Amino acid sequence: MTYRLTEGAIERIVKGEACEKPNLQVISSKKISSQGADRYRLLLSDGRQSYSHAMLATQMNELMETGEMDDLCVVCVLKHLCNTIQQNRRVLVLLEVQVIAKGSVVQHRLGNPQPYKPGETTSSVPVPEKPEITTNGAKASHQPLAKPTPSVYSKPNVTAAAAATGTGSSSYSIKSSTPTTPTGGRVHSIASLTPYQNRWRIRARVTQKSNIRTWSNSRGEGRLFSVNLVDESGEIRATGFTDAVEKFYNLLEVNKVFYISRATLKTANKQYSTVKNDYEMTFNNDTCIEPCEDDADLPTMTFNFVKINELEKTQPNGLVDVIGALRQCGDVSTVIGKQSQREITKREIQLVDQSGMVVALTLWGKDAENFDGNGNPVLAVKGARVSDWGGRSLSVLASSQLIINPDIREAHLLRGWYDKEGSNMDFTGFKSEMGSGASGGGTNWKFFSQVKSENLGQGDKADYFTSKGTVIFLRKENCMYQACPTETCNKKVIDQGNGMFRCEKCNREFPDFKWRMILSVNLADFSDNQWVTCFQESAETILGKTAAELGQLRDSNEAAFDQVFQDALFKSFIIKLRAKVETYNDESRLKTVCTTANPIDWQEHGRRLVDDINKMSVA
DNA sequence: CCCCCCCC
Repeated sequence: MTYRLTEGAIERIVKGEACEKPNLQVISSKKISSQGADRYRLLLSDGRQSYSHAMLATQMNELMETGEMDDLCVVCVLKHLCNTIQQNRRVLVLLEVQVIAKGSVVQHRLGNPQPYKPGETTSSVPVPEKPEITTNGAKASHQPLAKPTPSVYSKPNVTAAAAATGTGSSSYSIKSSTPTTPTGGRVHSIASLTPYQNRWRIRARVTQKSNIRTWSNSRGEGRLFSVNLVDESGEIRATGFTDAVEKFYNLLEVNKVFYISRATLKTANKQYSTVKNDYEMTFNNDTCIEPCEDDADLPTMTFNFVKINELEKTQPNGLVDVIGALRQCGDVSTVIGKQSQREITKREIQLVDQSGMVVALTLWGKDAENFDGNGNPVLAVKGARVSDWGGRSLSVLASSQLIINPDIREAHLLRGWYDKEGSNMDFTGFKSEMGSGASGGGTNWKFFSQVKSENLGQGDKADYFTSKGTVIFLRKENCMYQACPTETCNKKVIDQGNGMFRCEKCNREFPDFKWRMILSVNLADFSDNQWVTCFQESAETILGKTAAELGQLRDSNEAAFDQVFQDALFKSFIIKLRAKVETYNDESRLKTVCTTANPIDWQEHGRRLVDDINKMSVA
């Protein structure tokens, strides 16, 4: 059996000429992972020429994964597109293919294909390890102009429209025609943008603009900001880095409308935004942004609200848009940030909606201080962070948009509902799962065997649980250190040898220090044992001595110091633990930290055991 | 190229 390839197809496609359903051979493929998404780069042949700047659209990945498409297979390319990436490099994307013959059947390279060298770029651009199309984060899950219709978008100028007519959000289908602007250029809809388009221009309203932030990490440092852009077809998030901050930050005013062209498109990471678009825009050196005065027809704001009872289905740590009536407003309090060690103000409030459920929402900083809950306002939050604390709870981030009593349909409905019946209703809260920490009363008891069997600490978030443990081993080496005497700073100091101790964090020298403890303890119960790290207070409880006393003994009486550790052995405690996998130098290990250690109240412990036994008995 | 957003 012979297989016919469409000789010359590669050259025609790359030159942008028509080429209907060519037959090509996949000589080899390479899996490339980018941003968690797999893509396949292909070396294609038409029998005469081969081409390595080729990708399989991700919706076709299954063909590779099932082995349907294998090396040396012959495919008929039903749909393809070809894009210029950077200067002259053309990337061929196979959008739809049909396998004509599997490579395992074909078994050899057809013809004698020579690498195709486009005339314009003969100065052989080196083939990159990773084609640029993936550094764009390109994810060819859609053909250009064929994105699915978004389910619901707020009506253009939803504020006025909803209030005046009482009509609600309505579905918008994406216009495939592209209107022409007075200045002549075609205007594309936001929903039609993909990384595969070279030339486009949108007309969009800025609905949200971040502050300028700086970042610094191993990949570099710089400044950035982002905006949300909206037109009648949809929305997209755009980010400007360093140079683009200077160029565009002041220009892009919230609520104003702009023509934007020649920005980079890449796959959006949904984890960080509720903007309803598979792609995200990055302003680059080429990007052109011009103000547009005629803006009447563009929407002002879009939400994709999740009902409170649906929060359970959302991913913890993700972002959501929510709207609810204020049920309860807590007072402002302060907490010390674990990382920053800075004092932060917070306020916890409760939101309810027609679903009959209540959820806690935490406000921070100025949002917390300035919040006024009088009259039980309706609150809409775009981009609230979901936490699994207490089943589900929410947090307003700096990047979130909090709108009190927004003039939109959902808010008016909530207002009417709350005043009529919501204010007198009982609401259901989220049930904190038995495994995931607990705000809702009950202690989350675990045996040490369950740390492994239930993979505690293996998730994105730490697991909090309580155990009864008996000390079976203590590491007394390096269990204490000389720390900065400043109250809030516990950083290790450097002995200057002249009676002074230097704290790098405070950038100061002190004539004294305080003792701090980091004690590794192996605790056991009937089921297993567990190494845990105890800091100051819990270490002092377990050893029955203060850090200061112990530091004194360490330097004056080694035998007495050792005896403290001997005496602590085989004592039992009720300990609260926080388990989380942490990665150092590419090595992940479970870190289990004791947050509090308490001596056992044997009466209470006995009662609990009796309860547990009773629960085991079969009726 | 960010994506940290705090506490129980």
